[in-house]
Amino acid sequence: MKTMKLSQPMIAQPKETAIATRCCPPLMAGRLQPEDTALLASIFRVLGEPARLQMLSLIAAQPTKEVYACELVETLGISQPTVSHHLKVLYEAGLLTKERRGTSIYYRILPERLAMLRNALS
Amino acid sequence: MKTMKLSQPMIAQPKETAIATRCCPPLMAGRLQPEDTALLASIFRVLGEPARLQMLSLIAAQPTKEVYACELVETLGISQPTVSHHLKVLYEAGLLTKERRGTSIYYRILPERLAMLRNALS
DNA sequence: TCTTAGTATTGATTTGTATCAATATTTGCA
DNA sequence: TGCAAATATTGATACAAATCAATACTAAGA
Repeated sequence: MKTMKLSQPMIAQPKETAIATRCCPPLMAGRLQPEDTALLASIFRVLGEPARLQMLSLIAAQPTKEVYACELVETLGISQPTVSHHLKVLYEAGLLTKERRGTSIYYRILPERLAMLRNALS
Repeated sequence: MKTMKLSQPMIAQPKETAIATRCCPPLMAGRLQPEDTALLASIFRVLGEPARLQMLSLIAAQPTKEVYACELVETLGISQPTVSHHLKVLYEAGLLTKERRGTSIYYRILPERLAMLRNALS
């Protein structure tokens, strides 16, 4: 089974978020096209990792709705390279945005992407 | 990272489907509990496989909303053992129900489980 | 330009899992 | 009971990915 390699983020930053939402017909609406299937599966696989779900919920739990990588290292007890890796995966799946401020990079959840997944599951 | 081993299906068949729906608070509502995280991740990981998404959409595309394994083997061009494996994974994740009729086993989608996932993504 | 904080990459290791051939199991029927 | 159809399991193999130590890169400030 081939894996989607995403060296480029799937969505442009920070403007075009529309594509993050309208993509893939609902799973239950009929038969999926191979392209849609591959895209959907690649995103679900990203969510299929406990550490990444923890990261998302931890971002959502922040009053500011954002974190920078160091916070995750401290809170989750995962090494810095691993956190960096997971953040990259989440970003390339279009689930996070990132923004540099000084030496820190702040990540936020892209709600449109979650909406797309909800739509796919309907 | 430990994997959830589910030798027993997560939900009783065929009556109790309530648990398939009400489980896990929304991802965005705050910080996930470790249990919820593991359960959610295990289900997303199941969906993170193109072949399995194809199966779900193919079931949904049937007028009867059900298939038996042989149909999937013919349609998807995957070997019978592999189809059997994926069906088992989907079943144990609570995404499918199964019902024996003669020598065939018919699989149907459990919509409550999808609803649970949509809720988790909100 | 040197140092430091924050982040990313590389390389190696380990674990997980998709896949199939071969075989076993289960069910219905003659 | 014997056979055939449908499904499940076993064992082996290949590949994807999670993890971390070590190292490199980037930006800000002295």
